[in-house]
Amino acid sequence: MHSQRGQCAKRLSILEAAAEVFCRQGFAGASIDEIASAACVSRQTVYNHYREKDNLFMAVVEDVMDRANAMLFSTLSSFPEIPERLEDDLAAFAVRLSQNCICNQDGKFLRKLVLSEGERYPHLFEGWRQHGPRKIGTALAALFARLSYKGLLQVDDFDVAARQFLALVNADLQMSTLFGVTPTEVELESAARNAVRTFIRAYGAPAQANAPALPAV
Amino acid sequence: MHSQRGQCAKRLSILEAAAEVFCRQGFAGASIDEIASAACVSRQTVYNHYREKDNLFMAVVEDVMDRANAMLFSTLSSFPEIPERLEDDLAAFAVRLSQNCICNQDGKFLRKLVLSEGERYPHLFEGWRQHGPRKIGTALAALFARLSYKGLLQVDDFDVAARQFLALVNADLQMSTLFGVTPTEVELESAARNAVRTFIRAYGAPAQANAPALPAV
DNA sequence: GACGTTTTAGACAATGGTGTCTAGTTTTAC
DNA sequence: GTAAAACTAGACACCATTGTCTAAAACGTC
Repeated sequence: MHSQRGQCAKRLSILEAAAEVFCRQGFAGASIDEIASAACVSRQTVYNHYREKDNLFMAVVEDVMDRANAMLFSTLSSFPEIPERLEDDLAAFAVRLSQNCICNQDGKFLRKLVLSEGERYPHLFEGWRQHGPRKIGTALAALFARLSYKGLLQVDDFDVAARQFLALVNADLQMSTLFGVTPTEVELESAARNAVRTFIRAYGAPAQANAPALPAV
Repeated sequence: MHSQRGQCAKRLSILEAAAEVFCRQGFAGASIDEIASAACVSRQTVYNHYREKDNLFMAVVEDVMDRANAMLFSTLSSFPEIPERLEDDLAAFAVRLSQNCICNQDGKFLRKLVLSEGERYPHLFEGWRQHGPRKIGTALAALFARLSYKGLLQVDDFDVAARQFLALVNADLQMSTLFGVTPTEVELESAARNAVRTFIRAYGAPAQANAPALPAV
């Protein structure tokens, strides 16, 4: 028998290879043989660890989601409690967000697989939605609420603003992210700058009275 | 032999059914048998019209692209030459755009198939990019240039503004479009209104001096 | 070094797909 | 009405894939 949780090297290697092959070929197009040989492992070993293809696929999705979730959490909590120069802070934050959560390998995997296999596995789609976009959305909304309360922004609907912020950041990256090309640092920064500039034009507080240094909430 | 261009009913029926099945199952997951029976046609007929599966797939993509392209053109040229109330005109335009070109069946098909099979058929992806997003982008940029010239907007970078406009319109619809659910009229209108409001806040001309009725350019 | 576990390579049946072929039927055109 | 074209249903060979099984090899641990 196999210790389900003892993440021996083979198990990880299989997960990794499976993610790559599933992402490139889709569920139906990926063959266990290809995954096994990409993982430098015999086919039988794959079947030993994950009873069947469906099972392996679910394990891969779960694994990628866990990683993406941890990354998302750490990125979201990286916004400074007391922003010094709002525009720069937001731009840097946008760069980190796209780099760590959108344009990375896991982000690509989830977008692609959820979209193409979501109809076949509805609960997969639902899980992704709850853990991915939903969580980003509420966290961003909370951030903008905080900034509005401090007088640094003038946002009326926090949820709409959150979605728009994400959409703006993605605006210049969509082509790259769709094709799977990871944009360069320069592209990321330019995209973030464009996005933040428009966002602040629309939602910036009119009086640029540099916040009267409220004590951290 | 078969008249390649004589679009007999069977041919169309096959194209239609194939689009549906390819979209639902992906290329690898779709079987000719399923397509044939969905089209109420024998398998042999499919092979008579389209020599092989690859060929059929290409024909479907081409067909959908042509339709989407025509629809895009007619929608883009529907923006009034002399806008009366910019915000309302832009909102109505955004609704038409999402309704006719993004949230419809063809839009869903293209997004899904290009994303999941784009890596296998690079020229497919390239073609879609040229005919879809690229074309929308340049057309919108031209529109914003025109509006800026008339003093109705204050846009510095037309291309960036075009991408941002599209991104904002999509912001509230992404979940629906990803899942394949066609949003209701109400949702479309609310999404358009949110998008246009933010867009005009960012790019609206400061002096709301109702354009001095320049002769149509 | 011996034992149990894990891994391997390969054979294997079962399944389901593609693409071809044939023989018979329907549709279309003249 | 008749002949050609298009279509159907089914059988078919061929191949790839899934998932099982076995016997041998590698590994780790005591």
